[in-house]
Amino acid sequence: MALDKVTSQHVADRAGVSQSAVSRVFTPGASASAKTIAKVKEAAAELGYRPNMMARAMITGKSRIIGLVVAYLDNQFYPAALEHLSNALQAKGYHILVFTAGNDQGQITQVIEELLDYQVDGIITASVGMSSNLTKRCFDAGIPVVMFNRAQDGADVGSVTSANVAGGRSIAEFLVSCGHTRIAHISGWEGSSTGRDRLQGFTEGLAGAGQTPFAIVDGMYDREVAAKAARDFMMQEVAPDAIFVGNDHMAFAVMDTLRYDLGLRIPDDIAIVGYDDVPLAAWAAYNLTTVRQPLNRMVEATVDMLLAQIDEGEMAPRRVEFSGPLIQRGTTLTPKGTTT
Amino acid sequence: MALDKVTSQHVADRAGVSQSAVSRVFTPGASASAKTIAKVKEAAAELGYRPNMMARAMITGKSRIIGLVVAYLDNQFYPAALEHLSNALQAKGYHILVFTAGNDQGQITQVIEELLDYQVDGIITASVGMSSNLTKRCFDAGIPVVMFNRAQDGADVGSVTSANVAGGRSIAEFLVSCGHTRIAHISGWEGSSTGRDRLQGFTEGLAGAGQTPFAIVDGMYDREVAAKAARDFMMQEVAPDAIFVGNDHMAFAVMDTLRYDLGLRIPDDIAIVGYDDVPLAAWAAYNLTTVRQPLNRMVEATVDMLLAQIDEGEMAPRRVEFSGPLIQRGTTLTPKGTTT
DNA sequence: CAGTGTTTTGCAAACGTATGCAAGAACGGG
DNA sequence: CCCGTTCTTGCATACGTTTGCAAAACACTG
Repeated sequence: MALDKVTSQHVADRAGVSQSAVSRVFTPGASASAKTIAKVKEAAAELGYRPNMMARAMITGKSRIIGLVVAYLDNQFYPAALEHLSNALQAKGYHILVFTAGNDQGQITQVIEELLDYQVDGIITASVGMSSNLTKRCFDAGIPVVMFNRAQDGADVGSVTSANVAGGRSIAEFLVSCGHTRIAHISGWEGSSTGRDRLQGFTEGLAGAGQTPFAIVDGMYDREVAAKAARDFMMQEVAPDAIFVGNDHMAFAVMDTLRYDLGLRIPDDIAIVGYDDVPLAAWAAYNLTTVRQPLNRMVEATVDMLLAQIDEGEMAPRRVEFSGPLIQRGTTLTPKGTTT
Repeated sequence: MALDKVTSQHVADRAGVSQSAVSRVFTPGASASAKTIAKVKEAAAELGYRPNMMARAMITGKSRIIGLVVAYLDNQFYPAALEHLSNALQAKGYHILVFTAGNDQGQITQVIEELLDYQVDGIITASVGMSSNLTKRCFDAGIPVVMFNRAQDGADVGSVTSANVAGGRSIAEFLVSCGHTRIAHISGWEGSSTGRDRLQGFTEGLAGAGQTPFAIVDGMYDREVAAKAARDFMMQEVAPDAIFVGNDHMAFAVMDTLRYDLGLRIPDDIAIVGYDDVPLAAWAAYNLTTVRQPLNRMVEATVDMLLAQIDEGEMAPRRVEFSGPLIQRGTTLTPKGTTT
């Protein structure tokens, strides 16, 4: 209980200047003479003064806090995104207030309300969808929203994703070129644009090669659901010879089931392709062929878009997409006509 | 740009009461007649009013924000902890402001300063150490700190960990009981209490069985470092027959190296034990024997301790430890004299 | 040195809420 | 019906900043 609260007034008294002078010294872009700056800085250092963000936030209306709404963190992609986002924003003087919410709209609404209470300067949603009436509320409140790794159809809200349709298509084409003829898909949750787009690209790609999907099941981005789907596939009389799994997280569960439950060899008995290229996909135990989502660029774009809307009031929501390469690893065969 | 800012004054006008009445309706534990409560609530609903946390924070001095300082999120243990912490705190009306910082004291100091700017009500550090002069600063500012999964020796700061010494010891005893005689240890970073305690328990446990460690190398909690250590072990003329790896995160890298780099079989050629029991440890690809850190109880204790200090001003820092069981899976042999 | 233009500075009014204080309303008991 | 007690309510102030405004200080130029 030493120095309970040291305010700009205290610093002002000690430095022999007015409180406003102190404020100006700590406000970037305000004018103060070299002499007062020196005096104030010295006094501030002696007293251990630091401007109170709350008070500053109240008057300026800017809290330098970004709300991040995230559903689950067990898919390695999201912690990685969180870490990068936090670092990028921290570098710009912003910080992340975390809200966890399941995917049902009730919880999300609740969470957004709380976010508005905190006067956040902007909102990033990762892996959760938003009803358009919710985006409208934020828009009305003048708070920019950027959806990370998900997009919304009719809504005017910014979004950053990878080129999921193209990715799904390239996976289909790749598997066909490997000689597969019975290609199944355990898709991402159909309630997510990401899952739908990958699925769409996948079927388009197969169609282009004169094939149709062997089977399609919604994996709900859930390990258990995906594993069960894989098991069901293989129990059928005629089983698929390749599975495109809607993200790496599910693909790992599928691989475990196929290998250790059913005793199958990958890729000899069946090929597996994932999506995301999370770090784990490169580990030797999985060594998963997958489409990379360019995390760095996606994070960068998200931050840029959000800050542009905050700083320059640019309220036209944009939708950006990055294409990512297919990373060929050990869970797929080598395409025909290729020499390695 | 519809309703830019709706304040308690607006609600007051519409409800025909004073601003203070509105405030009291929204302040738990304040007195207001049923009639005004009704009027105010109705007016508030119509206008979409919600109290401004910033203004509230400034006057009460409580922001209902908890700062979380975390080093890296690639070890699955920490995202899991973050998620649980966030949920637990959210349930109590608090929220988490995330700060990422490496493990060097300069960065940490910087980050704590920023935390103080935000008037956080409390601080949780996960996987980072704090110099005692830093804890003193927080103490002086009246801000409680709880260290999660790490402890500090002489400092008066609360901490929640698992019983790492006991855990290390039980691993040593277990490996001895399996018949191993050349037990090596790739330890957690020696700069962390967690790493040191596990190491200490491990050597004590071996000593109790009349053994000494085959070798000890600091793995720095880093996959590459751990993998290299494992390779070095196996290159020696006489190699260990079991390795206790300081956490699961490193253990996975070690397993990959042993299996896919060196072609060894686990546990036949060499046994592996980890620490943490992250979800990934239970996946079939690794199926890792490990000591469980009871995440739920640790999170609960952390939140309780922090809120006790915040609400009741209880400033006596406590240090709590939870013991966790050794989870026997497929990377170790069956102990002698045991029938399965 | 007067006159003009440019900085620097202090004053005071915000920002949106909580709360001590005193006055007013409601209420209950005799 | 009156008085004492408890509940409600409005007024005004405080929280720690930023910022418009006007006065003061300073810097140049001719």
